[in-house]
Amino acid sequence: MSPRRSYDQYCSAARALDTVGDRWTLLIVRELLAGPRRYTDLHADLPGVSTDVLASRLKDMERDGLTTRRRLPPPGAVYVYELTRRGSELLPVLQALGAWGQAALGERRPTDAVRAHWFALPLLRALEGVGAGEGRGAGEGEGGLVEVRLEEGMFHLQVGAVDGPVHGSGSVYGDGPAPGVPDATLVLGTDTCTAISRGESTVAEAVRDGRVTVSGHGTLAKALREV
Amino acid sequence: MSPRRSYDQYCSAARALDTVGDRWTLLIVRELLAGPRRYTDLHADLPGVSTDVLASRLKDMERDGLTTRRRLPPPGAVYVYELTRRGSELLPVLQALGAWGQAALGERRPTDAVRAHWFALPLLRALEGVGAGEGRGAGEGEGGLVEVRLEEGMFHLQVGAVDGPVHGSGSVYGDGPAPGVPDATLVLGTDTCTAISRGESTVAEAVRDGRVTVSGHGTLAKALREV
DNA sequence: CGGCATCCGTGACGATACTG
DNA sequence: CAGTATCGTCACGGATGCCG
Repeated sequence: MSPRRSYDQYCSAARALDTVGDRWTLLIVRELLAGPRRYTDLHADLPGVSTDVLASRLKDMERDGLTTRRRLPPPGAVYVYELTRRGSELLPVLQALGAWGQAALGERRPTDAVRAHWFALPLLRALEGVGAGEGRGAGEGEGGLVEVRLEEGMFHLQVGAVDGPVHGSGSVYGDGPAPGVPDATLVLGTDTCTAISRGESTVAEAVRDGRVTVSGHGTLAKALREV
Repeated sequence: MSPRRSYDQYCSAARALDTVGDRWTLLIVRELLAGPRRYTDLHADLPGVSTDVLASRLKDMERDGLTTRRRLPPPGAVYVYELTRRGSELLPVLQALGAWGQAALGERRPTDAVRAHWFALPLLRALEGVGAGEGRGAGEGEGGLVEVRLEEGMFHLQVGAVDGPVHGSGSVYGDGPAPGVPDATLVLGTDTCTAISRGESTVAEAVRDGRVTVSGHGTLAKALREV
């Protein structure tokens, strides 16, 4: 039962909000865009959500076709939640929200939690803007697997996976090293990552300044070096 | 005060949800994208919202810089609410939500309310896809003022006003006839409008079938006739 | 009459404790 | 580890009243 209260409006935006308009739902999607996760991990990366609300949302989301619950093969037969394709198609919604909220991000408040993979969404947006600079029109830009290394940890992105997630589930980014040989590897500091997230700096600028070190042989790595 | 409960996460999407994640807020934005409106009109077009919640949201939104309250010049000196530029920049969020929710729109339920201008958002999306068919790359498509006539009433669209709203406030569509000579006029039935909103039919198809009649001399009108 | 403020019942939410 | 159970609080929806 999504919001037991539907807006009861014949409008696709209102229908979307009937499904994902509840508190925490879109943030759970943000977490699951990083790949399959366990209940406890979700609870740890969503500080403030109570256990019953998280359980309730996960049930609603499964019922609404956004997620599936799956038992990992033994050993360590635990349950993981992962997005369905339908669920991963919420990426543009989170991108639009992130783009709008970027202007209000400001400084980090002492009460604000941070996770390394929360930078994945803004970085993904920043990197998908790289190929769109010149001609090529509706062009794909340069896609590929990108590994990002921060002090706090690393994560990886699947650039250009807008509606064709690559590795199995609907994940377009994930914690930890890239599952394979990355087409590009980015090394940068938290402050630089923050500046890019806030839109104060572009990736190209940061590469030029040496605040981002690019390695790798993919077309995106080359494009980033050839500012 | 927006959701008195902030997510307290240093993430731009979470920040956006701190501001617009409350119940009804984004639907109020959808209404105000049609131009300045009075309290009573908002209440009439948002069936189900209680008076105090609507008043509270409007205060929060003004406080957060999404809307302004303005007194119309006499006679008829009433207060109207209108979007600030910041508020109108939520259009991409509503577009993304609408695009996603379109798959779940389905048939109209007996409990569903409908308003003619709720078709403006999906039609706007459909029309902005017209120019992107062929080359031209990041091209502007064909913009212009479009008047849409349904049985239930007419409304008008400002196609291509993504981040440059044209007439004064941040409205990108509005009730009633176009405020000026439209570059194109579309006449169509509710069922056709519904089919386009649900993504079952494109505008081009509907024009070809004769379910949409196009008049006007703008580039968009020509593009629609030259399927 | 339009534009809210007040009151009240219900349900959603957040924190903590507890269980298979 | 993965939730369920309990409980206090607050947000929401509906109705009604006030005030210009």
